[in-house]
Amino acid sequence: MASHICISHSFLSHNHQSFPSSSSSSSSSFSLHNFLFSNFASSFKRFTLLSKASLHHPNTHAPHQDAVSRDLDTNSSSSSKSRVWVNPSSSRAKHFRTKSSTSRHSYLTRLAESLNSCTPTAQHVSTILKGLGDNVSESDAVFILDKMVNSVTAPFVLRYFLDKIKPSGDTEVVLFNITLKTFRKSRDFEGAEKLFDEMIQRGVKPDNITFSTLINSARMCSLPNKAVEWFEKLPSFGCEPDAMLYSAMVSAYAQTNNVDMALRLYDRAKAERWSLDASTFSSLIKMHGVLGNYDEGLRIFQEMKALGVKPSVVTYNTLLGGLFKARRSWQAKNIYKEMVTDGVLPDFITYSTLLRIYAAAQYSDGAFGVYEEMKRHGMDMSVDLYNRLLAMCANVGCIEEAVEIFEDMKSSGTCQPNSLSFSSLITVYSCNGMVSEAEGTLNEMVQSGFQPTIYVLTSLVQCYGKAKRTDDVVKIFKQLVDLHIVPDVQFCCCLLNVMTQTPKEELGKIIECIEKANTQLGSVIRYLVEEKEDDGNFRKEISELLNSIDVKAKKPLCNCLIDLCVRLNEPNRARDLLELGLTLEIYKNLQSRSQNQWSLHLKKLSVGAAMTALNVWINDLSKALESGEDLPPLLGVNTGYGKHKYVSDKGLASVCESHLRELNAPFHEAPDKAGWFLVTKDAAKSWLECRSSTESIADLNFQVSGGSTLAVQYG
DNA sequence: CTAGGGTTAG
Repeated sequence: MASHICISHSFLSHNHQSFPSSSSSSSSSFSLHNFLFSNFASSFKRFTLLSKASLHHPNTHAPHQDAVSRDLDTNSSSSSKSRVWVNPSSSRAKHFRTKSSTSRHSYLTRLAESLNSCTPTAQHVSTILKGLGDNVSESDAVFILDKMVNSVTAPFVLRYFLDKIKPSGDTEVVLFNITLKTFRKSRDFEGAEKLFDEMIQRGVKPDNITFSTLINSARMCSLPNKAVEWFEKLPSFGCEPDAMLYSAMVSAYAQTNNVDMALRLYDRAKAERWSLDASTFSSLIKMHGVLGNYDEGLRIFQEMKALGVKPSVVTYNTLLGGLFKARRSWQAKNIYKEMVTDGVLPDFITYSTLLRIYAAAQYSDGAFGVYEEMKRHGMDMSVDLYNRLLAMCANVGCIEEAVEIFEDMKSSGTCQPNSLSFSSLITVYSCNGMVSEAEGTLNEMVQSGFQPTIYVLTSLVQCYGKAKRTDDVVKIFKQLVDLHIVPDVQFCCCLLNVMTQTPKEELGKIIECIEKANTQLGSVIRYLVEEKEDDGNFRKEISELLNSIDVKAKKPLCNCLIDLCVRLNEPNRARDLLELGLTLEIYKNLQSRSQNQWSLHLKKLSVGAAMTALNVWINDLSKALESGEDLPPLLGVNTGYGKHKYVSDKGLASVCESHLRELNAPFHEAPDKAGWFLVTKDAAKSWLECRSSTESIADLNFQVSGGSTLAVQYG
């Protein structure tokens, strides 16, 4: 066997002298190959430098280019030196072959890079491409076009090649298709459509790849309707959609939330046994999630696994995103577990979505766990994620954790606390009556260039109220006025809340603030404090007030007003307000009755409102019993088990428990259902009968005069 | 490594 590979010495020794063209006389096709590449390799450095220089000095472009062309023109270089023969099957030969082909790719890549950054004119493009010589091979054209990212220049390159190669119809469509890809890369869908027109004008027949590229371009440009439009045009060009196109279209229809079409194509794909990939399934899952049908998405997920398609990280992230949207936090952990079991590596989106879910659900352990996991993986937290953690801390009452997270944020190097971050930390301190810490953070906030917001001032009112520093509460109100901030209902609620903790002789100071903040509310408060008889105006004014405010503020206000009534020892007014709240549907479904159990639902009520509702319920039970109605086997009170320190120091559950004990009510905390207090029919009966004979109405005031914070719920 | 796929959170 005479076949040997010819390697030029100049290549081996990095000698810049070229190898003689006569080497083509070698019987091995490899020899020419390597010869060409070794030449390319030796001229790389110079070429790069020159082409870079020409970018900066467009006027000197031509002469430089001449030098480049000369260097690259393999036929013109012809000074002989020495050669080495290498056995083609030897490892050494492989080494050179690889190196040579790498070199050629590098050369073509550099050409493409020059084209990507050159002035987009036919002239500049042809000057650069002259280096390829006159006989441009189809594969070189394909390679270069494929490396193009500049969709403005790419059509010039395409036209150059079409002109040089004079390709057949088959080759033409390939070159057009590759050029189309550059428009996808630069997200220029209009440009892609224009190139399609040019294609038609030249009489080139588009194929499935053409349409696939166009359709995916449209999708990537967030123009799913365009994708649909082009899909529908497909038959008029004599094309028949295939698996790849259907797959893209399932996603496109899913993107437009066209459930019918997406599912129809999906069913078709299943019927035809076309393989769909994880991303197509992800699109379907997302579609259902966006439309609020998480369970439908989950069904697709199960089907996907049954069909043997392995879920990707995106699939899991999509599911988690759906859970976040649907506020179904309790399912998140299982999805995450399955993901880990499945060996799919969580990424930043996985963790940030989990963190958002847990933080929103105030599942602090979960959220902190994810936070630690992110730190362990060296993932940078965003301002938003830090703020969600801090807001959760404020809601749940995690002081040390909040401080630590805030410090982490400052030293993260990637983001700094913003107004929201400071606000949350101030709220954390304020909820716990930590005056000096709250003041210190406020100072830091101002020094960092942030004005106090209404949220911050609301927190500070709460803080000083808790500390019984009434004058400072008034001072904060003045600041609010000075800053030209319009007090909102939440701020007023906070003032009302402070009233429940303020000694009677100082109430006037707060009432003055409330009157200035909201005349209507001020008038209502006068009724309560001055113990005016309700001449019918009280109910009218309060209804007007409740009807005029934002729907999100209704319940907090109602809660505060009831708390104040309780505090002022006016249980009948508290009851009237609760009833009004029920009439206006501010409170809903407080009581429920099923065959087996009658229940009272106190979740999201303030302490005063909850205890008022409890008393009303107990009275209703007595009435039912008196009227001869039979009780169900079980009676229950649901307080919820949220660690909502924001709502109350003790939590509704413990306040409720002590109130029930005070009433000698035989309710017991359910061992298997957190937040539930239950009593059996017989125990309830004997207690209610005994109670009605003593006719004692509990004084609720003990609940709220002890300095505990009553519920103020912010949105 | 030389013609078609990227999708996911706010």
